[in-house]
Amino acid sequence: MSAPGLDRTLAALADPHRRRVVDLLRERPHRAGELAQAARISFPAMSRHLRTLRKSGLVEEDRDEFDSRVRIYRLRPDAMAELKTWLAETDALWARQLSAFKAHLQKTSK
Amino acid sequence: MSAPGLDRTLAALADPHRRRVVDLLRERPHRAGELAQAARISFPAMSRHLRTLRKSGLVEEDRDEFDSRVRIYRLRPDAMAELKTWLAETDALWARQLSAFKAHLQKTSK
DNA sequence: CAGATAATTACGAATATGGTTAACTATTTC
DNA sequence: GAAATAGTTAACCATATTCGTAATTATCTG
Repeated sequence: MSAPGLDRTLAALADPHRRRVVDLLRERPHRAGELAQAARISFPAMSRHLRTLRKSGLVEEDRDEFDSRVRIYRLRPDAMAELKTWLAETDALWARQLSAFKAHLQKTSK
Repeated sequence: MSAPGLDRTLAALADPHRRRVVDLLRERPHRAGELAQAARISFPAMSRHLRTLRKSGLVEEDRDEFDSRVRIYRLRPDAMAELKTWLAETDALWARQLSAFKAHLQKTSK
């Protein structure tokens, strides 16, 4: 009944540092070190955030083609598909509630 | 630069019990007690989850019109507006990255 | 091969989160 | 007014997150 993918996505996005990373990555891919400096946290802290983002499926890593010490992180295109679906469902159900409510008003006003 | 409203929305949705509550509330409003039983947790635990959901703006509370001991919780209609906006922004920026990449391919293939 | 560099993993400490039971408040019912 | 009911707040405990420093791995450069 619960959605593990959605849970992880939301848990990943709930942390302010990690959301900052996503905000940066949606502009363009970044190196791990750049992200640490931009977020003003230590390299190890960022490394761990990147791990949880990777495990949540929001982000993917690959190595720089010329210097394979540096790791490039990029946002995965379909990253938030599940979240968007869930939001759309919520909207749909909300619309249903609204029309039910209108029908109720019709009935009671008679 | 950070968005406190969005932070709280995401933090609220990140907990599985709270997301379960939202899933229930998008069907119809519920009493506090109903929610506790549906989620299989104690009343106090649910009460605190409802508090955080209220503070995040996702949910609102009012009293039953005939028995003001019971509290009715309902999903707020504009609850996730900010989140939807953020997702739309992300999509837009990703599309931009994609077209930039295509342009890059054009250039390098020449 | 001997640094230097990019990033990760290991570890211990601080803080936050979530759960339960017990006590409390407010309201309804008899 | 006394007992019952709905729900919240208080107090306490267990677990999970997150951080920074130090140690480690892998790669590049001279």
